[in-house]
Amino acid sequence: MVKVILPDGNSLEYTRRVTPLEVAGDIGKRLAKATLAAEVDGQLIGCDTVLPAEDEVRLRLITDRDPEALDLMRHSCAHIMARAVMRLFDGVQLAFGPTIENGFYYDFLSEQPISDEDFPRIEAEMRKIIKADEPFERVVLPREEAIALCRDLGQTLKVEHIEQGLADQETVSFYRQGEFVDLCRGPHVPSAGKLGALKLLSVAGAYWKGDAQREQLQRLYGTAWFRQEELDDYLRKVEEAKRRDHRVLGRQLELFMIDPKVGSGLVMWLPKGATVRRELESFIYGELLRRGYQPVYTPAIGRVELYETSGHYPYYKESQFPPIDMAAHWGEGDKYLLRPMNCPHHIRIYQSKPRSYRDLPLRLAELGLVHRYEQSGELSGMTRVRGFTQDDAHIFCTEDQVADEFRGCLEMTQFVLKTLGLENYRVRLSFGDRSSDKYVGSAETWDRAEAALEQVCREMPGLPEPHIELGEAAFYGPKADFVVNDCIGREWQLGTVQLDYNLPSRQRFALEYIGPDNQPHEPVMIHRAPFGSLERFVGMLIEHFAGAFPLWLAPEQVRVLVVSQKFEEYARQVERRLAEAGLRVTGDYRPEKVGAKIRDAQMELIPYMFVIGGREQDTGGVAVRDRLEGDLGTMPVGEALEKLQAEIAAKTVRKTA
RNA sequence: GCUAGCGUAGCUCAAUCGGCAGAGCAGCUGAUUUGUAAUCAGCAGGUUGUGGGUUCAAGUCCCUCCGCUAGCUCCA
Repeated sequence: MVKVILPDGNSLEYTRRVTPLEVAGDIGKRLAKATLAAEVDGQLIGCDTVLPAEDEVRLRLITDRDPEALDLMRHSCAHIMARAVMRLFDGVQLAFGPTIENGFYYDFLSEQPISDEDFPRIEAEMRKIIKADEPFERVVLPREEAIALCRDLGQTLKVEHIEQGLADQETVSFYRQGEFVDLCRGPHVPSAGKLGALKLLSVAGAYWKGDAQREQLQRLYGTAWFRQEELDDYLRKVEEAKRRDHRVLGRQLELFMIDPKVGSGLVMWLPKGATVRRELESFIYGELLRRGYQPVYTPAIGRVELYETSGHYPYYKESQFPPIDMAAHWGEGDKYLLRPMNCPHHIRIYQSKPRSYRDLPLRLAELGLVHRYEQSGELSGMTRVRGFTQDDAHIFCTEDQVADEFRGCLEMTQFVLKTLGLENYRVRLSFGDRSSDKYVGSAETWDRAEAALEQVCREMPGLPEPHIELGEAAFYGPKADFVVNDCIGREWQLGTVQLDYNLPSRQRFALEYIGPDNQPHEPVMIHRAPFGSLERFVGMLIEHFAGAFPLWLAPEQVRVLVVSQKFEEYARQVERRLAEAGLRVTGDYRPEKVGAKIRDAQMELIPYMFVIGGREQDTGGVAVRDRLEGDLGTMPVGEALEKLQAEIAAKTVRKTA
């Protein structure tokens, strides 16, 4: 006797062992049709898997309205895609085919290259399979038989996986779909006909088991949704992301450029982008001064010896520009490194004189230009570059001060993000793994620091609940990262606060301060950067605002334009008045139609247009046009000016289209 | 770095089987003097990323290098 208890409290009783599908059938035909899988004791199982032999079973039937269902269905899509590929290409070996956010992929080892030109016929084959609606059958085999089966099928990658990856399992499950058999934990939807609207998206390279030394596989990406509207929606969102691409907008709006002749990954800020940056810089300097930081300037290169002491050389040699060897060129002289980070310079400032506990915390800040030689395939617009500017600071403090300083860093980052309207973010605390020996510093120090960091985060008003990732810390100390969601939901890792027990240590720079006991002590160092890097941050901002910056950041804030050149003299007076008030203003006095001038200003995403014609000239006013709201009507110049100044002072962020 | 794809005017793109490199926008010149998202006309703009090869003939086919894109690997 088995009692099957449903989430709504109802139950059914059976004298035999049943499958979820049978249960669903007993409740109603429609439900049976909609049921894709089931959850028993928190575990997902397939529709045709018999329920466990227990007196009472809590069963939840899963239909396409449940969140788990999408994942399940996408995984089945991956199988169907693999089946289609096996039919169309010879000698294909299967690797893995998991689901991912928004879709699925499958990795293939194939002598024949698969390209996106093959997508139509793969999709057609998939449609054929879906139409045939054959069931997914679960087959469980003992290990040895499973290995033999994969060997027979010529699937040596799968053989390897069973032998190594699944070494501890006595039985291994397979799913059969017509002629297609694949090693898989499951579950799957009951049959191919249950798959929703899908589309293959791209083909890319990947490595077997993620190891660059192993076989290179071909990865086919696809997306799948239960309903066509959802697929269309998703594709629209992808298009939207493309429309906001900072590389495209950066060129259109003349914000920045990257010139292969100057070098890959080296960003040049054009006048308009430089204006955005300058505004951000002055904002950040204001905050630094308000919060007791002391800005410094240090050079972008340093002697190799400096980095030998810091441990950055030769440890990170592959990701650095190689040393400049003066001796090799001139017969004498030192070797210099383009600095990959600012800390050593700041440390030497700290060490330039004896420090007392009364000097601490010492907060040295700098917008420091650093260079790292990222792999060519990694470069991307402003977000992954070879030269970038960190809004960096290093805090030297006593252990007792760590919590307060850490709190101050979080507050500042929080404030900066809020000011820019980036309210949707999470905080990731990366802690050490005590069982590993890669970390410097004592376990007690780490315990204390991590407990303090966590407590500070939790006590911080307005800060989202941090989530802790063990073993993700840098070897030199735990850290907190801010992962920001932009307005279309993409994640960006930006600001970071990191504790450092390594550089101050005796093995490195041997930092000291004289304590109240008149004895030397080792300070703790905190690295922090609310933006991360100006390049990445502005790249993200471009996409977040789709190029339409808030007024205080806009490269051009007002465009004065005349209805006819007859009004040029008056308009130039207005323009001069705005410029003298500190606004970034330009005038459009071309003999074009108003519509054309408005269109141009609109395309350049200029926040305000002041239109001037006879009416305005006669009344001493301007017709204000808002980039988003359109015509706001005519008002006196003074009033319009005050309105804009208020918006700038408040750093208002308005919702963008 | 790896795999795949791509590289034509400042930008977006066209050029059939290998057969005279072309358009729109932007730019310049002229006309137009305009009331809230594109006035008209003309002109100019190119060693088809680089270097080599095949061919009577190469934007097109082959090789090299450079760069870009997607993904992988990486990100102190």
